[in-house]
Amino acid sequence: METLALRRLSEFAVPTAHELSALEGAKQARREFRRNQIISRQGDPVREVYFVAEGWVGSSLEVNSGRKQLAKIYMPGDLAGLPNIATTRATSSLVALTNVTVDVIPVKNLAQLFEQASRLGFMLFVASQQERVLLMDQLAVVGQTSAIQRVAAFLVHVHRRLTVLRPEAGLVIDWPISQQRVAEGAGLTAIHVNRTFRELTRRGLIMREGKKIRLLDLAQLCELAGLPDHVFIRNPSWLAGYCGGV
Amino acid sequence: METLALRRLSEFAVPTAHELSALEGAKQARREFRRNQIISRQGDPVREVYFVAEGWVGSSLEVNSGRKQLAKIYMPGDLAGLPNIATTRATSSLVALTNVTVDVIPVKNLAQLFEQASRLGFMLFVASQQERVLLMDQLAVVGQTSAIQRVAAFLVHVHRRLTVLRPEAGLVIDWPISQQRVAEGAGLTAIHVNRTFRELTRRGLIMREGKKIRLLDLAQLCELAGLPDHVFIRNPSWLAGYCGGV
DNA sequence: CGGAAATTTGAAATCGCTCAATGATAGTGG
DNA sequence: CCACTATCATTGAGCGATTTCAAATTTCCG
Repeated sequence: METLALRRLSEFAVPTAHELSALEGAKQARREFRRNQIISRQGDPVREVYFVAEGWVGSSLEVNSGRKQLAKIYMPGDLAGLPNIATTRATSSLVALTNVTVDVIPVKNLAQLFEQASRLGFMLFVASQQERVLLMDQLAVVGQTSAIQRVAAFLVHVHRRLTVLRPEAGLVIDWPISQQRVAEGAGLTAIHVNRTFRELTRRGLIMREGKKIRLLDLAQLCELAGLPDHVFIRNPSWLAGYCGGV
Repeated sequence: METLALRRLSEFAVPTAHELSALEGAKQARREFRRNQIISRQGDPVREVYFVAEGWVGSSLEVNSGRKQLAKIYMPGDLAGLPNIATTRATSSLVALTNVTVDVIPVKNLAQLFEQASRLGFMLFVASQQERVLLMDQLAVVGQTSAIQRVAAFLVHVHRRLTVLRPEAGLVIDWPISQQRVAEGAGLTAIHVNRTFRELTRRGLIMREGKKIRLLDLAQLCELAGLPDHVFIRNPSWLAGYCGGV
């Protein structure tokens, strides 16, 4: 669904035709990955980033104890692997959480993108600040809350992201994420995630239906998660005044 | 020490005179804060970011349980509060960890900065990716490691940051951070941080000397922390080809 | 249908938290 | 200069949330 990706892209400000074509021009090749395949590996030299066209991509860091932290779920329209460009070797691995399609963007095209469409560059800059906000939120959840709050926050977060892509999605989430991966995201063990899911079910907050999860009481889940529901800026006045690239 | 700030700024690529003056032009006013004063508050509308000229600034998120997460320590040369520009209301508070001096940069000047010195804009973009890397590291530490590893990681992190500012700093760190704040950063309680400091001391890894901490065995601390020592890019080839703003 | 991956369950151990109190240090005002 | 106060550091005892280990069961995929 190319349309999903576009919907995400326009979240902050609608890109112009010129900006879209600059983005298209930066793409080098389309690549497909099967669920659980590694797209790029922690420690490898960084040459490219990936525009997610379809599917979910996870960003995962391994610490020397061998345990992994899932730091981010990239969805259609996201630019995956951007943080890696800051270091000589990739700080995180990218893994396909579902079957995915990505467009490869070489790092050097990225710099050109900033020249050719500098307003788009500034939009990417702001989007990166958005990502920092989400990371800080996740850090606060993992660092300061209980297991049940962390799992609730994980569910609420994914639901909110999906709602941006498909406002009509509703309360039933297609859930391709194993409990092991939820554990990696929430800083828990898979076993405890399992017990926590059951507790959420027992409390009547969620219902699991095969590979879907139904959120039975979103308000209470949000309350439990304690995540502020940020209002990301849209068409800010200081961007309107920005005259580059159009 | 204005020089400290400049050293941090030049870490990634040396700014031109034009870029420096554009940055100066973006600054609106200088402000001073005493230790523990709030510079800007979570939930308030966002109008400005802060260039740290001197001292340490903490970025802190409060979750609804009332507990706080210290997400970042800004040091001289850092742009504090940048993530807040992505949302209508500040997602985190900025607090003076020491007495600090900051230069206020209104958000709208920031967009102008991208126009006037677009190479500098791209440098800020890459610096933001660096911040994402550091945040993901912290998340991995908090999510996946034990208390002693987290505190070791905190120490190693601060030491590395200081070494960028003053390569000659050595192994004795001026330590203005209370154990309560370390706890907020590491996702622990202050009491447990205290016990963990004592354990690190017992193992001969650190020594506390009043308001300083001496790292007795940096290699073993790093090993314990398990944090990869990233090599951040310097003067990347794809920036050299970047022709904007000079 | 077979085998691997994911989920579920139980029992025991442990790491870090809570509660409660004491001691040290630094800043403030008289 | 000293008393006063607030903040920060330290210590002990007991508890509880989460982990670990071990194993059974279910689901998924070829």
